[in-house]
Amino acid sequence: MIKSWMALKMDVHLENSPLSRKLGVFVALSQSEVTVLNGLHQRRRTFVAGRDLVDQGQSDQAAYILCSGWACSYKLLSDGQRQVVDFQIPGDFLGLRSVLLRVSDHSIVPVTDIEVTEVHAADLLDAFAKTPRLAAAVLWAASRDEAIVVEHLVGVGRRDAGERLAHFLLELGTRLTLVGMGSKAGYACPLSQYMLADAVGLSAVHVNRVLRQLREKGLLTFRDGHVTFDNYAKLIEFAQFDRSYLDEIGPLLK
Amino acid sequence: MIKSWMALKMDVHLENSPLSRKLGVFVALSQSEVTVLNGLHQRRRTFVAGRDLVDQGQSDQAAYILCSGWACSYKLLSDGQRQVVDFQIPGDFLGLRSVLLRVSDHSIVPVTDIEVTEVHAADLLDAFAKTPRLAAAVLWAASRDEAIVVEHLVGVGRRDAGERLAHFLLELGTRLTLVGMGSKAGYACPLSQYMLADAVGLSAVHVNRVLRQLREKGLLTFRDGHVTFDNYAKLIEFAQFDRSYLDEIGPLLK
DNA sequence: CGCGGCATTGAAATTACTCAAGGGGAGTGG
DNA sequence: CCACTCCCCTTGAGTAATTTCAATGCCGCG
Repeated sequence: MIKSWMALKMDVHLENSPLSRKLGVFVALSQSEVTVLNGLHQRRRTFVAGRDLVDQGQSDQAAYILCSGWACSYKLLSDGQRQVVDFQIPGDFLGLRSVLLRVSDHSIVPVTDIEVTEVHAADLLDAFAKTPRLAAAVLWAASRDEAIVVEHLVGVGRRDAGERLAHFLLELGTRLTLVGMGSKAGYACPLSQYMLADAVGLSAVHVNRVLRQLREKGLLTFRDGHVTFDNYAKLIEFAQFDRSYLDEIGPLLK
Repeated sequence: MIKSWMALKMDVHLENSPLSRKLGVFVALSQSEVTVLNGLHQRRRTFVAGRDLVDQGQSDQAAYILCSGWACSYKLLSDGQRQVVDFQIPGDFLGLRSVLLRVSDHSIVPVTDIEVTEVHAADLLDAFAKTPRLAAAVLWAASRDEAIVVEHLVGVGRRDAGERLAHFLLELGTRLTLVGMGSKAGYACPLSQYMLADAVGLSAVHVNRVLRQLREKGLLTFRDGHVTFDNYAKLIEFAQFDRSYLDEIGPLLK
């Protein structure tokens, strides 16, 4: 009897959508909560690489959960410079902040072709009313995203070019590993050196030089759409990488 | 009859705590919600300037609402460098992310002596269950905080020293004006040039030089604990300051 | 074949940092 | 009251990091 119930529960978890998998990390979700959650984002959409999904200043936007591919959140300055705020990988929210603040403070562009599921603001708010624990879970997810941005700020503000690039690529590797798309050996990375430059706040030329230095030091290789960690332990020490801000330490709400 | 009810409602709003004032911006709070909210943070505490409230890595921490004074959230690197993530002014949350992620990814130190009210994680989660709209409101507040960090990242990553400092001081001015502590003329600012340097990712020496340039250009004066906007319009243009990410455009949830 | 995007490298220019020194004010102890 | 210290602000000079400008090669694609 107990066994079959557990099997049922397992099944629920096995057929997890990217969203319930993400939120389940923070809050142990009941079956009914998973059902509400899955009802949230039925509509599946695809977008092609390079064409903006959301533009800075746009309002009344939906949020998305990224199912496959990479996306990029960035802000443009009026003189044409760009700062990449973060890259999103499968399982991440896209544009959650835009929905909550009603006006998007940033733009989002798919780095590769992507698949997403759409979440409407009204549905999300309804779901909060039905199952408050969901709200807590979303708040957790948002906090973790914020922790990533904060660590990014630290890198851009206080790490030199080498440490900064190494740290950034290590972080991406760790996040990808959590969703099964990377390992301590490396990962497939669709970013150009230009995008990388706009993320770490350096010029593309300098990124190129620093990547060469990292390669010559035997730390990592960035080439042909692939990041290879040539010496993971040494790299972590070099970049002073502490992954604790990325750790998903299990449900706080049982 | 109606009149007296409205007077009562007004009273409730007049005796707003910093927390209900903050959250009321995002969600129209009913009287009962305000009551729940005020029950959340009864305990008032004070801390002296310079002694850390929360340390990086610490767990099981309470969150706070800042009632008076300035605080500073920062991260330390192992080589002793510091990056200030943000300064908090009255009405801001302190350490909300620390509570949600259970382990603090940053430290918090009072810049001046401060008064706060304490919010315990468990109480906050209880309150979410009672009044889900509160959860939405807290999520909004967190999103706005994140928008501030994102804009900070843009400044550190892509603005030169002058624009960066100008933008940063303008942002603080706008936030202070929203809580009645500043104007287009300027504001009282308890920050040292060292703290400012750790916020904008420059050396203190360079901050000093750049502040002089801003003064000599007739844009702003930073002196004796006071920021004076010598030419607000010109300064905004110089810094390419767009305040929309700070705007509190009224309740989304009616 | 020509074109555009990306990667690579050199050289010069700029920005920001480090080191060093000195001044002023607030607090403290003699 | 004075000497002393500490913290913060200020300035100069030399150095290091990073950018800009410029040129070249590679590759995929129409």
